[in-house]
Amino acid sequence: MTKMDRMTSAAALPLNTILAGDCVEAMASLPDACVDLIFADPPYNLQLRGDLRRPDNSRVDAVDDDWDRFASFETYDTFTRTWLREARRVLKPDGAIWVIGSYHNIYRVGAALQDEGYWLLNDVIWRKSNPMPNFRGKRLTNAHETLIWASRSEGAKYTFNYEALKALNEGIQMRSDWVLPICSGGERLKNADGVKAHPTQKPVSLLHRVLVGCSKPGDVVLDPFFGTGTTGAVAKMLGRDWIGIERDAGYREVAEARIAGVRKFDKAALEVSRPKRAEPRVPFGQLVERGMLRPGETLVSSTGKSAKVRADGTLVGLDVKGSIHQVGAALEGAPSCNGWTYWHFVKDGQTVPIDVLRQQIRSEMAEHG
Amino acid sequence: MTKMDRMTSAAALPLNTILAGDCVEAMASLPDACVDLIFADPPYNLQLRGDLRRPDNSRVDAVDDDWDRFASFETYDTFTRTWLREARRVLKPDGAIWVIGSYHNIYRVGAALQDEGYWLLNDVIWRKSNPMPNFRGKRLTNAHETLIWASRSEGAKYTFNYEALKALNEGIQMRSDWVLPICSGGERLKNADGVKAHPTQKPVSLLHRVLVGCSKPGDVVLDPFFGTGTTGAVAKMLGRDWIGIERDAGYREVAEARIAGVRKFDKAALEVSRPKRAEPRVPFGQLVERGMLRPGETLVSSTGKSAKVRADGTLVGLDVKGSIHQVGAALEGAPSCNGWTYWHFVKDGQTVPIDVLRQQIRSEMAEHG
DNA sequence: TGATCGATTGAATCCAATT
DNA sequence: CAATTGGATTCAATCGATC
Repeated sequence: MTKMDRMTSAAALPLNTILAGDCVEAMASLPDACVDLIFADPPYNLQLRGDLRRPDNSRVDAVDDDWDRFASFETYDTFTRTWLREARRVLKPDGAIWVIGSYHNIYRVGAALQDEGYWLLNDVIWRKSNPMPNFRGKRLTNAHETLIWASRSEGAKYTFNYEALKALNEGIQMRSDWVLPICSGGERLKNADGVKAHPTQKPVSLLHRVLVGCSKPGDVVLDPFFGTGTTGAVAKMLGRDWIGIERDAGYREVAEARIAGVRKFDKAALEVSRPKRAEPRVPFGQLVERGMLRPGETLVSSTGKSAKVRADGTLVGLDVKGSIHQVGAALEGAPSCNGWTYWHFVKDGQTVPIDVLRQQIRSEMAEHG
Repeated sequence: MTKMDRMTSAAALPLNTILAGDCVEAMASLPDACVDLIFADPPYNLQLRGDLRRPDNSRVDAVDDDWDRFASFETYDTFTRTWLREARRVLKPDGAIWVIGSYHNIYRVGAALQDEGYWLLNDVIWRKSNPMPNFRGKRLTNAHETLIWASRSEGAKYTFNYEALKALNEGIQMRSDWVLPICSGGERLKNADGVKAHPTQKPVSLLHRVLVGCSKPGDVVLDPFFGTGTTGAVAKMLGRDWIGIERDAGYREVAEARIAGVRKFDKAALEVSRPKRAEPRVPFGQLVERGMLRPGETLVSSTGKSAKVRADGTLVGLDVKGSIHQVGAALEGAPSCNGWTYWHFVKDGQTVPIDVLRQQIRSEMAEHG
């Protein structure tokens, strides 16, 4: 492709605009091989049943929008394969795609990507620092979402800015798990009535990392499920061109206004992408899981008390069960107790505070990022 | 099922042994619905990559390429669906399965699980604290693996020891991302020549968390890809029965020796924190019958509501009569209410939750057997 | 002005025993 | 079987009001 060709075809593209309508039809209006990167946040097909309430009886505002309802897995698969095929057509040969999802849909999406000829490069885990808990205690807290990064084809020369991501990660190679907060506070777009404008707005920090790592200034970034336009906003900040597709007029309106207010290379917005580092909390249970202490092993205190370790990381002493802190406090008749310094294990005839084991884990974590 | 039946069928099971051979054939020798939990670490099908690899310099016929690709994934899918179907047959109706994989195969596995009728409960990220770096700097450090937890069917009453996992995590609800080190050091099994015995040995800590959280002492745990037997070793420690299937004689030998050297934790250590639901139900009427509360006495809530106790153990408030729960819910305009924590009685000028009285009765019941 | 407390909220496949 | 009833269940962050 000559330079002249590229300019001509670029001029024909609806750059930095939001196309109205269904994503497959809108993509069909684009020429072959015109896009460098696609970021897609398709419906998750959550299949929610009744309502859910928090322990305080307040109701959880569920994602029950029409756009997230599919009749069956088969229907969802057809939808997925159709838009993935069209997306692949508009991708340049060395282009790549990111798709985000949860366990409800991501396995359908991942298999479809492979079947359609994409080549998986990594999957990335967005570990939410502040997820919604599991209110009924029936499952694990759903604390992450999954992103799949794939090139158009095997052997494609996809863009990967290794050094930039390493720099973003304080000089350490970027890993496949990203700890980022959910979109809330001032970043969360709200309608005039104060209600959130979109039920599933993605954080700027997430898109920032994707676009810094996998696109270049001047690249064309397509988002076929544009919503309130986080992809467009970040693309503009970073000096990339973007094309959005969104069928809901309300979302389009919010996105237009939002992006109009974005300035290129807004320093304040870039700051969002740096996660805070705090002293990691180490649950006592990890010492048991890792075999540093055995269930049934006896811990002792310097005051002569003792208790036994259980498989779930609780202790059982004389008439008391609970955490290392609770049992220590109970045995001493104290209101509180720091179990880490109170309890000791016996090694080679010597008593050693269990805090030593916690320090071991912490230094491992520090070494390995 | 009578006790005799259960003993007979249990006696017929090859408990705590490793079956030699292909996992589908070996599972076929087991009866229907005989297993409580399955942990599976299937092959990642690395030959799939080789099949798909094409020279980059010359154009490969597109149709030929697509057909070849389809055939390769189809082979893996057939393998996956076959063993998942057989696994589902041997699972008890309320049984569950865990499968671990990487991005190469987990999307095939997850879609197959859904298609075969399993019901996804969570996906879990094993976040490796010490992964192998990406030496060439061409992708992100692949720092995690994915586990899928699914029940045999939608609506199954799967085992989930919520309190035990919460205890393992020092009192905070367990999340879907687990930070654990890879299997190395003394835990890593080695042959006589010092070479690692198995390329992908899973850490004890990972299986510990799965089995503590999703099985009970005495449960039967099946691992159809047993390898060097981490599942069996942890099952034995935790007082669960296990069945392994492995076709490689060398791995079987290593696993046998390893498990023989494992000690079961003592019984007290295996008990985990019990859920409140498991405690005996106490009708509110008993508090009245026993004279702990008198008919006509007034109960109050922290929100300022009040109601009077009646002789039959119901309450009467402003325009409402019924159980402690019903009256509480009605007065608050809430869909439900836990009357035990909502209502308080007044003693010496202090308000005390009526749940204290229930606890008195429960501890009496425990004392007297 | 800073600290503290309470209310609110987020992609959620979220109950179990008894009648 | 369905219908009813008992009663168990939450973490991090933001925002605003109060001290």
